[in-house]
Amino acid sequence: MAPAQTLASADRRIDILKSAAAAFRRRGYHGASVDEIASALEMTKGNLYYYFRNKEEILYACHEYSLDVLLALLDDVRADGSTPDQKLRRLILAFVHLLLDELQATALTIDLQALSPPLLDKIIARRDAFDRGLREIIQQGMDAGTFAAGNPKMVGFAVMGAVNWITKWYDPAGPMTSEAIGQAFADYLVGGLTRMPALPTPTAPAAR
Amino acid sequence: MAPAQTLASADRRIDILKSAAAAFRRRGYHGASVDEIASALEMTKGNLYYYFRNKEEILYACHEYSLDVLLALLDDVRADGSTPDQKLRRLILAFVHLLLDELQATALTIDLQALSPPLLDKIIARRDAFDRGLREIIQQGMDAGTFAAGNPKMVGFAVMGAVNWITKWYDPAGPMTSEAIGQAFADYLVGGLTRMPALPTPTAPAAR
DNA sequence: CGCAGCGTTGAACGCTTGTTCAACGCTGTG
DNA sequence: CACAGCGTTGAACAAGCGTTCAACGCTGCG
Repeated sequence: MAPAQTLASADRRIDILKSAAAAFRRRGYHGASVDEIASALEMTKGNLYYYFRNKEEILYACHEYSLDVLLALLDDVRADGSTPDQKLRRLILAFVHLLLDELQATALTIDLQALSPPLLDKIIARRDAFDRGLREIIQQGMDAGTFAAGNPKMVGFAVMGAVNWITKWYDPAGPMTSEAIGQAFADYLVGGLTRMPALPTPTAPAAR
Repeated sequence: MAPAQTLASADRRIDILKSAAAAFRRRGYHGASVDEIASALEMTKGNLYYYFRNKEEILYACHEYSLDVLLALLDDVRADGSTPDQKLRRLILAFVHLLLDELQATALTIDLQALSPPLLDKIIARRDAFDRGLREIIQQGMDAGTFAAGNPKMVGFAVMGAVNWITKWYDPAGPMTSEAIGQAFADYLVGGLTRMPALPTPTAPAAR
């Protein structure tokens, strides 16, 4: 009986979100047409309005879905008892993996500002929560001396930028797997690029 | 006599590009209307077509202009005789400055893919040239042992992502000046975040 | 079999937006 | 003063797109 059944309504909604996310990434919110989103699923555009009130709601649901996934990840990482650098590394690895393999390479990249204020505010609040969580980890690393001193807000923005930007150049058919990209980014963003020139270690390093 | 003269044609074109760049950044290429671009300059949209053949050409000119500026910067940095880490630092500082203070915070961020193939290819070729130049500097630093070994392509993408992403959160009225942002980014992206745990400096050159 | 309702269709509408174009004012020149 | 031409206007057009809606088929239930 189960196989005879067509896709359940909830699944269908997710299909639509995936198709929409891919279309929004390629063409932008305004550039992607409702018809384009529907055609990719071999349904008519009128049918989309059975599942969503309008195009804006689809965009909103895309962001909501991405944030569900990312905030769950953040909670996970926060809860594990490891050191800040391990947390940050794990966060970056998982973020890249989710972004490329689960979220159609479109998490926070698509035109937020296309949303009208009431919806926009809700998304921004959650995105800020993610940013704060990221900064907190960075701050802890700086406090512990594991990370070089600096402005955790700027570092957080830099990390988010580096990772989100992947969606602009990532090619699934390219030479780098999402796994390899994650490793390379974690190495650079956590481990640092410049080798400290025999830095006179500040007395008793808490690190290690 | 000179002041009586209205703006010369070439200046007017640049005004249009600035207005368009700002509009494209806020709403995206498809989201920004030609009328919106014109109104900001207190001209009618019909008038825009005296200066540009169509909307696409405006987008193209925006990218062309940004690339002119950035490639000139790259040449400059390449030519100075400093070490790779100094070059990278200078490149990031100047990039941030140009991006925020000169280019309406919209260099490579606006929908490239909205361009049709012939124009698109020309832009991509130049953008790739910039990427290659950046990677070359990074590679030199790795060869020299100044930078930790790694994949220069990935590091280059990470740097570009971090910097270009600034346009998504930058607020001219915010607490951080473009100068301060540049410094913070250069510190992190060049200097590295994690303190090397008393790494045994490999005495010898490139190796490893 | 008949009924109900979910999921779907496809045509139609109305609005927005990119683009065109004939006409106009202004300025400097002969 | 007449003329030429650059820069500008504003109305008009055509196409695309988001959205609506009445009608239809199918499936499972009574």
